Amino acid sequence: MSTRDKIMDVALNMFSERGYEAVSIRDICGEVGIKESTLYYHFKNKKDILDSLIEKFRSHIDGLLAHVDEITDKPAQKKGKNVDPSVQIVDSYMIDSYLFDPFCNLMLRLMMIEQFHNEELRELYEKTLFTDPYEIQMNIYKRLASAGMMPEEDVEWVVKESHSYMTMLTFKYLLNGDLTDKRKKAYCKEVHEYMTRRFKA
Amino acid sequence: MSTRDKIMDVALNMFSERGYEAVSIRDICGEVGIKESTLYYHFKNKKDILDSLIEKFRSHIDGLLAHVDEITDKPAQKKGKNVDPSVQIVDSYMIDSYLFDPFCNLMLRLMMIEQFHNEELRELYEKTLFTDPYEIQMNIYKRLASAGMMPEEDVEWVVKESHSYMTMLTFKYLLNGDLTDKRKKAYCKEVHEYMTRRFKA
Amino acid sequence: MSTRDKIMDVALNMFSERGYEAVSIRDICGEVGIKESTLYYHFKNKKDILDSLIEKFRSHIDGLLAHVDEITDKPAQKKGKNVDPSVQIVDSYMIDSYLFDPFCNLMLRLMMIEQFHNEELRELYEKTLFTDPYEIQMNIYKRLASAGMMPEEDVEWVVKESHSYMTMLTFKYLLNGDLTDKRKKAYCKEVHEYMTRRFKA
Amino acid sequence: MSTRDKIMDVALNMFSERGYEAVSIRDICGEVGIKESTLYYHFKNKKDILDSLIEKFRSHIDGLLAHVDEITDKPAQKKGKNVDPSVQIVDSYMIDSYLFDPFCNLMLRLMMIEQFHNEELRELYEKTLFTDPYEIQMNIYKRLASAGMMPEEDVEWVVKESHSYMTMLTFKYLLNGDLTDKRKKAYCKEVHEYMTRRFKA
DNA sequence: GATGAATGAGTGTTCATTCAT
DNA sequence: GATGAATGAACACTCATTCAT
Repeated sequence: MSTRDKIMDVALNMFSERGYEAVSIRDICGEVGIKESTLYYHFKNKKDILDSLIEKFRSHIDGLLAHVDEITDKPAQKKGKNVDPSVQIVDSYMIDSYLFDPFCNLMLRLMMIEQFHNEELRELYEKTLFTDPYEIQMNIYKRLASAGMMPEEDVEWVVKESHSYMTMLTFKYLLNGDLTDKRKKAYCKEVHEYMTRRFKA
Repeated sequence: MSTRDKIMDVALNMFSERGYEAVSIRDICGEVGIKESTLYYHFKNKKDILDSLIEKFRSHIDGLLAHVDEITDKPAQKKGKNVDPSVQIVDSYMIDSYLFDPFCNLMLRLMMIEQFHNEELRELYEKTLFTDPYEIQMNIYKRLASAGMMPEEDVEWVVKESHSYMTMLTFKYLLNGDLTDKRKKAYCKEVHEYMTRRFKA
Repeated sequence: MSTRDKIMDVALNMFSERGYEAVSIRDICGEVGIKESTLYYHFKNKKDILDSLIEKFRSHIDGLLAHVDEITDKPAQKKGKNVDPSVQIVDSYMIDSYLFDPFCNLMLRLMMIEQFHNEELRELYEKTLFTDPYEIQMNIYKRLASAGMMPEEDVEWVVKESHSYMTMLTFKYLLNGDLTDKRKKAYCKEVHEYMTRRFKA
Repeated sequence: MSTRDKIMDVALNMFSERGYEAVSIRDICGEVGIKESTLYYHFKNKKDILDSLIEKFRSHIDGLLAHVDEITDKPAQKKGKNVDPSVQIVDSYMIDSYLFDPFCNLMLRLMMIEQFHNEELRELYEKTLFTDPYEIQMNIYKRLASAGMMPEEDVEWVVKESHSYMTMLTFKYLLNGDLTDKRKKAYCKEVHEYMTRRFKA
């Protein structure tokens, strides 16, 4: 791991816990094991670390979204009496590569903290936690409807409900305190309960 | 408004936007219009301001909860074909006196920011945003069920769904960027839509 | 004890331990149990407390010196084979009313600390620890010599030796750490040993 | 002279005159000619400056004591009718390298000021001004006695008297006001008078 | 006699940053 | 790639003091 990557890693860990301003260059360098002056070889200034993290996150989620589109673009299929599994596939993919992914999770926390006074991060926060997930779900369920697997008029509320449920669980378990295994399991359990109840009907 | 109150007011506004650490005593005093030394006549130190805010919030929500209990304790009644209105009464009370209340809303933002490195605030955050609202809703719907107004076995999921819906909307509209009238209205609209849909059935 | 006296008492205790500058008005008032503003009813400013202490000390030692002169002025007398006891009388008087006296002892400590940057206190320090005691002893022994109780030419060195001995013991035991009973006793023991040895010859 | 050394030098001069607490970081930096922030590159905090001075003093006097031991360990010799000169050698060495040495003299003053509220410095003060000098003298005179140059039973009182005399002179001339040439000369004169009188007999 | 409220100057210390090496 | 040395601005906080009540 390069020094630059180490700095970004340590910085994100600290920013996401204490907030950008409350973390000092000293703190970061102390943890990385370099002198403060060295950091300025790798980054223009403190803001540059944050910007690099944001940039990394943007391209990361762009990759995720592209991958999700790929899955979702395939036409829906009824397999026996089971509903098309793309819902679960996408959901579990988003959980593993997004909500549970250390980098993404810490970025979400950072955005949660900074959004109140940083419009750029506020927009990213709104997009990644509310707009995009809603749209993803909507695409999937619309496809299911157009494949005749559910009534067109149910789509809106099904999506709204499932999205609100997932969102609440995300805040409750994944963006609350440390991301421990215990919290991850509790999250998975509630998601599973919700899914079984919904698809039983 | 006493100097002490002005300090707390200004401090909360700043803390809830930029985080406790990122706000300086100078910032607060500049806004209040006093010298830094004067602040130390009213508060032992910076932490003391935060503690006083937390204390004020605790007693504030204690009052709210007591009031909600009072409303909820009355037996449920069917009025004509309408569902018992205590749901709406409590909901609108919580919205006005809690989510829309400037002091509470800012405290929620502060807790959202600080919870990642302050266990005391994390617990308060979890309690006030997840545990307490869930419990309040549960009490109401249980009462409705025991009054024969809904099947006992529906209670859990009705509560879970409505709670998750309200929680998501709170994060999406009330704890995201500034609390503008626009966001308040958007929040109200979505709450209303959800309610009509739910109680139409 | 009046508030003014309490302030002086507390101030001296603190000044003599930590030095004038290192003690704050807050420290003194905290210990006395008054508000800082109250202190300014009793003293013009911080310096005024120190000046009052010095003034009190000056008149205190003026009284001591007058009393010693009174004793010393009486003509020396041979009583049997014993040497005139005025030496011991004066010595023990000086020990009780000066070196062991809480007020004087603390003032000596204060002067010891402040003399390096306060010429007024430096002069008082030199006078009360070196000049005056030497002179007192000299007066006594001269009187003894003129009464034929010791050779005139021995006086100078007897005084020099006894004075240096007493001075060293004062610094070693009475102006070193807290003035505990243990240190007082060690001081008395060494004084006594010195005296017996000297007057045995 | 490195910046670090300059800081220690200036700090000692100021500490020994006004006491540790009464000297500000600003005072020191102003005199050294650096910004306050620069000082913190060289020292962890204010206390660290004091600790470094104490450490330097400790190793300094360790060197002195080792050197004195070296001289004292050689067997005493009668040279013609003169007394063994090791007394004078050691005395003059101690005067030059300890009492008159600017660093040591200022450290003694600092210890004199701080001993009343700093137990570490109190112990060092007692050791360097009372215990060690007494022991050094005792070693020398014991050696003289065992070389038959003075009666064994005289040793204790000879040492006590000479030590008390030297100590008193140290406080009177070398630890009183500025260490001027005038005071140094007065000190030397009185030491010389004492020595001639003592070794004449 | 005593206090509540305020202040300007000063305290020790940390901040992000620069630059020659 | 990395560091030693430096800096001006800011940090939380304390200082002695004032003054109306």
